[in-house]
Amino acid sequence: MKAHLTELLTIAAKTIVQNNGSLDLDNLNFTLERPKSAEHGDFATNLALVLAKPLKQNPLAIAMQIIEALPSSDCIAKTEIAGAGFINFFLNAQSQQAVINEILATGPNYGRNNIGKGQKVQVEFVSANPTGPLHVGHGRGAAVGDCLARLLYANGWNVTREFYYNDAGAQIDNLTLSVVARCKGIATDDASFPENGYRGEYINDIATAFLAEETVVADDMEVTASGDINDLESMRTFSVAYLRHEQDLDLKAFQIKFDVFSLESALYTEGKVEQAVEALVKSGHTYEQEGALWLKTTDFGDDKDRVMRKTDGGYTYFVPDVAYHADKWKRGFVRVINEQGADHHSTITRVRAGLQALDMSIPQDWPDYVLHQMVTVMRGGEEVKLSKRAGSYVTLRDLIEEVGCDATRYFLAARRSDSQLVFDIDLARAQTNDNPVYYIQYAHARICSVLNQWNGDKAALNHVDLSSLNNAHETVLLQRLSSYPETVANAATELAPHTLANYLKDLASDLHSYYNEYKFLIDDEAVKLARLSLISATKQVLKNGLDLLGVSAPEKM
RNA sequence: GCCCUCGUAGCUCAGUGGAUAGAGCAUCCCCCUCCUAAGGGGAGGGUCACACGUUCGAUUCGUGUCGGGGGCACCA
Repeated sequence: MKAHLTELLTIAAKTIVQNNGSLDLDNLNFTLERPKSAEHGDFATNLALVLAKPLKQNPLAIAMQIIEALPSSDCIAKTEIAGAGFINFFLNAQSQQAVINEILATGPNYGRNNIGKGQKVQVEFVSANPTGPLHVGHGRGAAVGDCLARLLYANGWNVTREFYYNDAGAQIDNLTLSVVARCKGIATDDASFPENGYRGEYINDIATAFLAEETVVADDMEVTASGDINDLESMRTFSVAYLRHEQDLDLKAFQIKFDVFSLESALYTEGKVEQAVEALVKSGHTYEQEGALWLKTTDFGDDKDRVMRKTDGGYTYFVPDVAYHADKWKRGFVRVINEQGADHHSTITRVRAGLQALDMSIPQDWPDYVLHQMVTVMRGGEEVKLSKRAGSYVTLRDLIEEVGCDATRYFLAARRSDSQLVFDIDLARAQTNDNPVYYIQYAHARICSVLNQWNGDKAALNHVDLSSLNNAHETVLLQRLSSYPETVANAATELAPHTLANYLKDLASDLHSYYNEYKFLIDDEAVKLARLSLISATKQVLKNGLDLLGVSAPEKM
């Protein structure tokens, strides 16, 4: 429909321009949008406003000429000029109602498209260090990342979800030393406890399990503790496996599944870090200074050069990161989206610089990044800072256990990721209309309830006379339903899952208003079937949208 | 000091180069003999942080100032 109207407008614009001398039409950036208010029709264009300047004419006069020159169309019931020179289009009722049949015919596929053309995209998210349970910040990354993955899939991309473990750095040493200290019975507030050690209760659990020579399984690995306090290597591998197992449980509770888990340690053992370093040296973008090896990241927009290999021979953290991303490129991902906390934003320039230095024909702005800001958790009007298990932060699992998976996912994905987020536990727990999750789910459940009470042939709803659907509530609902595919497409191209959450809230609101104003199970058979058909389509779109958020769509509440 | 990001109603947040800047909560007033009131309708509440610029038009874009957060190590 949008393409159809755009074509009509382009034809009209050409006619007008010919009447007014020559003008470059290709650079004309007019928009055709859905107006905020239903009073302004189904679509509105600013074409006349855009043409005003080059044609040196009053926008209103141009708008009249455009309407004059507009080819006739069966879909358009009315056009009007409004405001400063907008042209509003009102579709005829039949064109508006047609979306119902489209939704009922395509079902779960309504809203999907093939923009991605089956190309490979990787979404890397969570990527927590195996040094503790996942906290609420990881939860935000998990909710946003998983929703992005679902959105990209719905847009025709071939999606891989990946989790990267930094299991090889100094933080793992800290973890190991912390467990050693606990095995020896050193208290966390004792002076001899490692200064940068981890102090959560879970360290105790690891120490106890290690001494008991337990076995832990984490996705692809199985490790049995030696129980020997002096066996640092066993302590390290056991601790990492133990915490990866914990994080697996956290992810399971959040109903998130990854396709690939990558280990930083594997980049070393497989020689990929060395390969990357050699390639960088060969590229000529490195130099030795003061006993260290430097990468000239300033060649690629960084504000200072960065050390690659320290004087002690170890690599700085971004080197394996570059090797990792070079590997992603080799694996054929034309697009990679890294979802991470905003506190890591300084890595973006370095990773991209490193990839450019490798001279592998990687685009300058590859990979994409989606950064999320901090989450603060509130309960009873006060900030919650501590968790028993982790000590210094609120764990994801605590949150899920307290407010449920659906509410947690919704709240963490429903905000722009670059805004700081306040997670109100009381609100997320509320089983009232205050809570947007229940508000949306309730709309779905209400429809299910009506359809069940009707108890007719639901499949037949795809072939009913819809001509009675023309009151204000129905018009608004039809417009909302027909804009769902654009919402899905935009949320993916903008990498902004929260826009989908907002859409669903609006759709639920439209449904509740309608529900309150009209009855569906009425004697007039034709009107009844038409209305049931409309709410049935609404139910489908609510379900499709909630699926993309990873939130359930209950039939009863 | 430099860089990134945010600043919109009392609170939590949407939104946009254009039409009267929206929603929920909170406050106040209405609506169940009726398909789930986990709902609906209405009222009040705004210098879109501030200033200057670009534009026919700026809350949106640019520059600067102020404020919150983050980043600026041979830490990760």
